[in-house]
Amino acid sequence: MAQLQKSIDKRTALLKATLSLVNNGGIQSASMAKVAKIANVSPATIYLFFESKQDLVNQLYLDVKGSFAEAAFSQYESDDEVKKSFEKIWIAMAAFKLENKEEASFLSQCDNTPMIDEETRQEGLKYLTPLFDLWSKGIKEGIVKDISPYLLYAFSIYPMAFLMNMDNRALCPLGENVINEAFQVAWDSIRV
Amino acid sequence: MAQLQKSIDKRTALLKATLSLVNNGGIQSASMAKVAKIANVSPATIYLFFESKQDLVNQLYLDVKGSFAEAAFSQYESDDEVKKSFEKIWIAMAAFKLENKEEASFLSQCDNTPMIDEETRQEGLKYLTPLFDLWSKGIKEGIVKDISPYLLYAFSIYPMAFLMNMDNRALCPLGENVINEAFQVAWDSIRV
DNA sequence: CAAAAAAGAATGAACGTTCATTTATTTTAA
DNA sequence: TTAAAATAAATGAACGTTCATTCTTTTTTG
Repeated sequence: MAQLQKSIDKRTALLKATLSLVNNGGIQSASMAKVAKIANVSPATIYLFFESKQDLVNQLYLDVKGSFAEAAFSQYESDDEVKKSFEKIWIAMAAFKLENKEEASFLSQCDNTPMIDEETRQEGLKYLTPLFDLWSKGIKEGIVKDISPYLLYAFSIYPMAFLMNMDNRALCPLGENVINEAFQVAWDSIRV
Repeated sequence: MAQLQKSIDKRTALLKATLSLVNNGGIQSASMAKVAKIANVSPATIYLFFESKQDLVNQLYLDVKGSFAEAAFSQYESDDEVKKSFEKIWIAMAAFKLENKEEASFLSQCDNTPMIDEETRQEGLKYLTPLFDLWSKGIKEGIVKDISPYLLYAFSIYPMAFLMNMDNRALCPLGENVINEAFQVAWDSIRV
């Protein structure tokens, strides 16, 4: 039982080490040797938990995407209006990204590089189903533009990645007011 | 003279080889040996043109960003209305990305990974000055939202990267109608 | 024929991964 | 309950490759 916990801790430490290394120098700087050293473990031990470096990165992706989605939809209540629901989700996503900068930056690296398997990527997309359903509902009600969900995502959610990037580089600090402005822009882009 | 041309050709071949490799497997799969082989050149020859791999990637970034900007602003005429100018630029950007998929995908990898020097990144940003100036003008005229240019960029330009990514993966093919829908969304997001 | 350009071979370092052992824990037997 | 046996967990060293870069030699050119 304590043994199981120790295993979980070790896996967590390995994922955390990988996250940090990828963020600070890209996938190329996250070598198995460095990951092991940071997690205080032998390189060989990594292979007790992950079958390859690719598997390690894939699992990290699903892990992070999972906790992102959990945060995003934690406040979701199905009897809210569509706009209110969207606002709750959007703000929760922004909050997660601001509070978990490493996770956020890792996810945007994953979205734009070949570092994640296409299969794993698809798996990660499923986490966002509630949002797609909400948009469907909004379209039926005539308050969301009747266009592809990819367009809706591209213009209302994806921009967060850019803003977080600018925030990290201190080029556009994201205070509460900017976040609210940004939400307004997001909503204006998809509302009919 | 023919000598100079041969040098230029070789440099171009090296940049092109790097572009292709980075796109097909990320920066980690663009080794100097592979780049040399594809460009039909010895590894050592690369160092006659670029002082390091980092320099090679930086120069490629500026090169590609430069031709992107050139395409983006080629139709720009300063006596158009703000909305018309924005539309011309937006459509030209989209066209460039659709016609030069490798270049487009490379640029979005660069924007979200630490593979480019911060200094070089800043340099690349300068290419977009005409767009920032246009937004300034639009804000003064009261037809563009009076918010940070980073927000304007995030919601009206940055989404293209996502759409191109979806197009490349055949998840959301970008025909002319989708492009026009997308422009409408972009404009709705930033117009007052 | 001299000088510049390019080539290929060679460099040590670092890569992902595996291996033979050692260390720690659990089970068995007395 | 304890000592021995068996199993599981974890290790550091080492594998063959590949890395970015440099060095020496050959080829090309004016």
